[in-house]
Amino acid sequence: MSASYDPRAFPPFAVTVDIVVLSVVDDLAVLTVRRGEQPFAGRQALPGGFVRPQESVADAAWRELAEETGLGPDVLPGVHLEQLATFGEVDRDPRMRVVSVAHLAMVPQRPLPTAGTDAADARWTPVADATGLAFDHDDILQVALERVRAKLEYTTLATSLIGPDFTLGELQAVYEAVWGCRLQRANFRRKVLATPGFVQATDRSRTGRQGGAPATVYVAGDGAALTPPMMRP
Amino acid sequence: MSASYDPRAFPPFAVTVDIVVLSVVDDLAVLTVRRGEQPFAGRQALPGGFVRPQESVADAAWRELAEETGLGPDVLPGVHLEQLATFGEVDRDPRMRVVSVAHLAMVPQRPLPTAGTDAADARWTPVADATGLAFDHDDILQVALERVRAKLEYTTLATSLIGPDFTLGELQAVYEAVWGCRLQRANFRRKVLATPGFVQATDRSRTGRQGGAPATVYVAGDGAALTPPMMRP
DNA sequence: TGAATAGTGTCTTTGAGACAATATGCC
DNA sequence: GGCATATTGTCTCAAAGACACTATTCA
Repeated sequence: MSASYDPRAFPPFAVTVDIVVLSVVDDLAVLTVRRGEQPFAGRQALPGGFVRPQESVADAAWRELAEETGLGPDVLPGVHLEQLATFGEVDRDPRMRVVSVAHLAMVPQRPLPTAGTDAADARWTPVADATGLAFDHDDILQVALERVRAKLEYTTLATSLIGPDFTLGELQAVYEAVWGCRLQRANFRRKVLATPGFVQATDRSRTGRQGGAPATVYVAGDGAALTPPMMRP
Repeated sequence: MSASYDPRAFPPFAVTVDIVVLSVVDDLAVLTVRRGEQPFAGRQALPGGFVRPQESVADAAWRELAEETGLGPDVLPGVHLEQLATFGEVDRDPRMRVVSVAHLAMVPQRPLPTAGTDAADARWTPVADATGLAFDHDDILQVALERVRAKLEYTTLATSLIGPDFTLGELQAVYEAVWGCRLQRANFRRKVLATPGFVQATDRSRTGRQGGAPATVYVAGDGAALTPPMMRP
């Protein structure tokens, strides 16, 4: 630490949180909001906001997630939210010095934008189309995508992108949407079912959109790790 | 983003970088500095300091690393430095609101503390003894240790903890020091040598401290990934 | 000579990749 | 019936785990 510690000696940094909220229905999609003011007015941006003086960075991320997604307190506790990385380039915001702590959230469904709330101008953008975002949010999104792709390899977090219940075919579709490649059914099933705590079978079955045999319905298990990992092809 | 963006509307956050500098000679050790002032005067702490207004967070980490380790510009470019996580609890510093971006550095040797510089009161502490650090630095260290243990599984970064050249026995000792367990020699050799770009053999050999056959000397290769990973037992 | 280390070989087991075969549903 | 999906089985191959054996150096 420096010898001087007078708060006034240090010009103010603003600290913000930005959140990459991901979900899968058909494609992998990210929640974006339309900016109404300069700079980058009219452009899409990641949801985020300032950390308040009496609020931890983690609390700020949860608050912004609740405000921007419109998710209620019933489903929020089951949402996965983790810190991603901090972006601290000097000129990343043209107005002042802003350091942003980026977060990654994985939600099990796509909540509908709710009129009259902050989420009113939020929308889901397929990640393939999410370019030209405001500030350095393109960079943040790329870091988030690499993180989630890697995490599906060694954790059971794919279950947090769908749900609350799902078939193994739907779970495989999540992997294929995130990784952008096809997987072999039989090997995927073998790996998932052999991993303790990944999924838990129910006594229900379900038939998909285009027919086919009814598939067993599963819910997420209580396991978190996937050892050995399931590697991307 | 909030509707108001007046810098004066936001109480000042201080932004710091703290660095977990790790190295291995016999044990895994972390560089700590003794605090001379309140709070936590006399306690050991991680090296760190304020991010300057015209300096990116990454630049601040490199500057602090250079100042605190005394490493010269000849070896610094070869040092591994990466962002670890950001610690933003409200009361982590009793004096004012400080958000710290923690970093992880892996240096190939233990540079000697240099009198007359910031590094004068720096010292290497075996990680097993590094408890009771100032602020939330115990937590930061634990996150760093888990990160480096995981990274040895799927990257070739172990070579950045020794060097510039080494035998396979010494490389194995790095893994054993970081993971805290013994590995089987034959299997370790097979994995390292089968991984493209992990190590590169030289035409030299070297004999260890307690005799034994002379071992081939290697240098780090140009590969970064280790696929499939080498799993901890 | 004995202890310690380096290097090589091999047997076994685990798990992933690829693919086939059968069953069950919707249209 | 035709198509799509689910479920199970099997063969093969790559890689890790465990362990044995030999060679070389220092004390």
